[in-house]
Amino acid sequence: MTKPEKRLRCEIMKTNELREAYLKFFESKNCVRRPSDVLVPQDDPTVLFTPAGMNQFKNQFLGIGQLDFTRATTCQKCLRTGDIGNVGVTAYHHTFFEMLGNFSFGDYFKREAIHWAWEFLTDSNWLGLKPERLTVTVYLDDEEAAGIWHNEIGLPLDRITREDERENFWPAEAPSKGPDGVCGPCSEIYYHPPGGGKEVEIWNLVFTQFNRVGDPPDNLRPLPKKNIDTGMGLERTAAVLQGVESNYEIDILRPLCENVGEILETSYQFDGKTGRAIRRITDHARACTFAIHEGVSPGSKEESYIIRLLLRRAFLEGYLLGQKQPFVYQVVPAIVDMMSQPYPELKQTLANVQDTIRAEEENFLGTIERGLGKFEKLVEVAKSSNRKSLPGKEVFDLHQTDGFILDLTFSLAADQGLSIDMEGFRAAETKHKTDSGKGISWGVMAAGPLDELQKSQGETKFLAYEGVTSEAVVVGLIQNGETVESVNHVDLPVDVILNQSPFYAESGGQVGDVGVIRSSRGEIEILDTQKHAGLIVHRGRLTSGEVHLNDSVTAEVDAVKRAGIRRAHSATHLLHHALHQVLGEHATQRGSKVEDDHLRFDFSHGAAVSPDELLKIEDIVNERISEGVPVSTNFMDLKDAKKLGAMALFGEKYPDRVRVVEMGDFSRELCGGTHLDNTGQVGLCRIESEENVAAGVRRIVASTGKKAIERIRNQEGLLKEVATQLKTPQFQELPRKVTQLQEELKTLKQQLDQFTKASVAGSVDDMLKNAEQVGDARVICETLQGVDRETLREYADQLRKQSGSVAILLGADIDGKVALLAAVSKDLVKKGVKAGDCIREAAKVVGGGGGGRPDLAEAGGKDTTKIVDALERGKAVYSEMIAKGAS
RNA sequence: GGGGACGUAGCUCAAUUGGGAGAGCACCUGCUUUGCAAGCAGGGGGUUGUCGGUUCGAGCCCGAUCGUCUCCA
Repeated sequence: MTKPEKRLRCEIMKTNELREAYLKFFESKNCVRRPSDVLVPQDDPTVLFTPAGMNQFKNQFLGIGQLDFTRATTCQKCLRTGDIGNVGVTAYHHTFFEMLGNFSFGDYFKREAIHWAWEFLTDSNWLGLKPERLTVTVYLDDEEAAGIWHNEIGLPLDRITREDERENFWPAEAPSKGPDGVCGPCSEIYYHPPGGGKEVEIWNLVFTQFNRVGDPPDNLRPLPKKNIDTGMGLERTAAVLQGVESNYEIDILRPLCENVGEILETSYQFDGKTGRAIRRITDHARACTFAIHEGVSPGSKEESYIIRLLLRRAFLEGYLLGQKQPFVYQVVPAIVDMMSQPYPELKQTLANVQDTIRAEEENFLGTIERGLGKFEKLVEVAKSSNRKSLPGKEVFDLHQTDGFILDLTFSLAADQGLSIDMEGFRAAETKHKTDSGKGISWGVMAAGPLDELQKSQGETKFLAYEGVTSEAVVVGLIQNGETVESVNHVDLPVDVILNQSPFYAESGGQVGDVGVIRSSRGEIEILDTQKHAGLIVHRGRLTSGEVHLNDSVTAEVDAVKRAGIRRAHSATHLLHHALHQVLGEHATQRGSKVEDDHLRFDFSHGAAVSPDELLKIEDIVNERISEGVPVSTNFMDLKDAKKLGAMALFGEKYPDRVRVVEMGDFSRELCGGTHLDNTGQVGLCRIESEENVAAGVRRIVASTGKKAIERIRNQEGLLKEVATQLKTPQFQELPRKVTQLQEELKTLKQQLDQFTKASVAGSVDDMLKNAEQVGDARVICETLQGVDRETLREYADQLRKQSGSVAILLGADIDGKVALLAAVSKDLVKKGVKAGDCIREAAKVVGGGGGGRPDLAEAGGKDTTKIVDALERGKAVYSEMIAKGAS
């Protein structure tokens, strides 16, 4: 048993020392020290970010999955945004924080959990906190916990408080409100600082001992194996040990606040005017650094959106303090420096994290600028109508369509001496929330039929590396979310679980296999394969006969598609290698999708990949293919693989034993996918496109093997078709031919235009001569042949130019429909002669409608035989209007 | 997953009720001038993202689709 050297009382424990001491202490209690889980859990659809230390052990708490150990201790990176409004305001709120935890899976229980917590907190070899500064809470009727605290620890009764299910149950209010599943009472430990400051909760011990089934009463059933889940806030406890009032004053956060202060050219004071803003920036920047390190870029979906929000809020705090340029990215080096002792890997992505943050800041500045125009219009309207506040509906509109965060609008409006109609804003917000759909509610920890199967049958034996077919036994059938004994309805979807399977379940970007499962009496077509807690789930539909539980079957993967997937997957590794060669080491994988001879690869890179670079990348990939180097796979310890320099993804969780895929001496990656034996089998790899997917992330789409060839053929086919149509059999002549045709077309259009004008000019004189004199004005009503609407306008223009006071109405038959156009010279318009009024009357005659401006109007109709009548009617209207205007 | 907005010249944007597709900047030519955003005159540049519908007529209205931005979960 190892203990840290006894510290002198006056020495203050550093945060890094606290983290280490905690893990060491629980190692001394035979807990296995596990690394922090990733911040963005891959296999947990119920959360966007890891919210607590126990998250990575959910399955163990449910009794699913094999265990190498029954006691564990961790320091877990966590991210929560529920209380984001309090960040920087209160002493203890963060979005990103670390949680120290110790866990028991059916091993030790309340007695040990309580005793050890007390020992760690008060023993002078560990934290050495004064016992009289600590109080605890327990759940109302948890006599067991209260007894241990009072009788065994010796805590006086007046320092043990009983709290209800809202405070001291996990999940909160679970007994009465649910959800169903694993739950239990908890006991919290509070520290009371000297000097009478507010007490702070530093440790929560959760005793998960029940399974909730339905509503009360009698809905809490004891679990056969009881668990312990405890969480101690690292930053809070460090603040206690360091005797400071706020988490933001501890040794790993205070320097960051000061750094932010320097960047904003103001000095950071805890109680200063800018203190709150700086703490927020510090917190959000820290959260974003970790998340982006793991590959989450700011975006508009899910966790990406949360990161965008955090980043924008951080930036906005600075913006409102007068910092109008990107600055949050400048905080990153100090953050990485502060956090690199426990998380040295942060250094490797520093540059990329900075680039990504900077890009997002610039992006947001653009958004602000765009919205500013709209905002100014709102201000103008409000001021001109003598209002003191901006309408809430409009402000919300600015928020939801232009990303103008309320704080920003608020501050800008205040500069103009305006407030915001908050009632209207809230109303619009509520409406938007209902419009965009109700939230999905999911159980925190409830086991489904798959989990039951996993418990009773264990994991599916995985045979995908060995081949594409195997004998197997049906151990589970699930239809409509329930286990069934057999399936016999052809075409209905069904999930099949086998004792062993050659099907590869979707993972690591590689799609699930498709194929068929056959028994002597039925057949199921498998359309997709997924993984669930060690089970391989074959998702398909019954195509014939029936299939029963315990049937012997042959599982057969579609070998042609599998071969295409192997080509695409090996090509993905070649592409990764080529990207490093051409763009640099920073161009690391951020995600991928590997399908049948088709692949999508996302990677870090700040700018668009130039066409030249793309060619180089494609060349390198195909060189490696033509070299035909062997591909080998080996299992080894994660530590050894990392020593060998195998490429791993940040934000990806790896088991202790990993599979390493090597190609020649140039590529070595941690990968569980199915690969070729030799790179030459890829055949051919063609890059199809390169695009931007998120800030700092580019995507390359490529095809391999048969699809690469298909694609080339298709494009060639298109070229041939175009060449035939253009009568230019030589492909290289095509661009010239197209240019030539375009110019010809342009010249012809211009010529036609000139001819039209000339011919119009020629007939205008005649039309003027035929004009009818009405008072001082002339009225011209004529039918034209073989003209279009454009030409009608040309006539009207020329007639108006060459005549003084004139009212014109022209009619023509265009494509079997009537087209009418009326025009009136300006002086007549002033006298009340309106083209629009005339044409509406005329249009009625030909069974149509129309309108326009007083000086020019257009109309149409259907009855071409009545054009002359329409013109007559128009002439009458004109005459009437002119007469009225003259009087 | 869902809601909202936008898409017009190389760029930034305008176009009243559905009625002639425009401005500024940039570009080209000519003249003037040769010192810090030069001036003047002239000119080129458009399938209004794409497809369909309504209408005599659609940049504008309706539907679909693609793309961009944005909000909610």
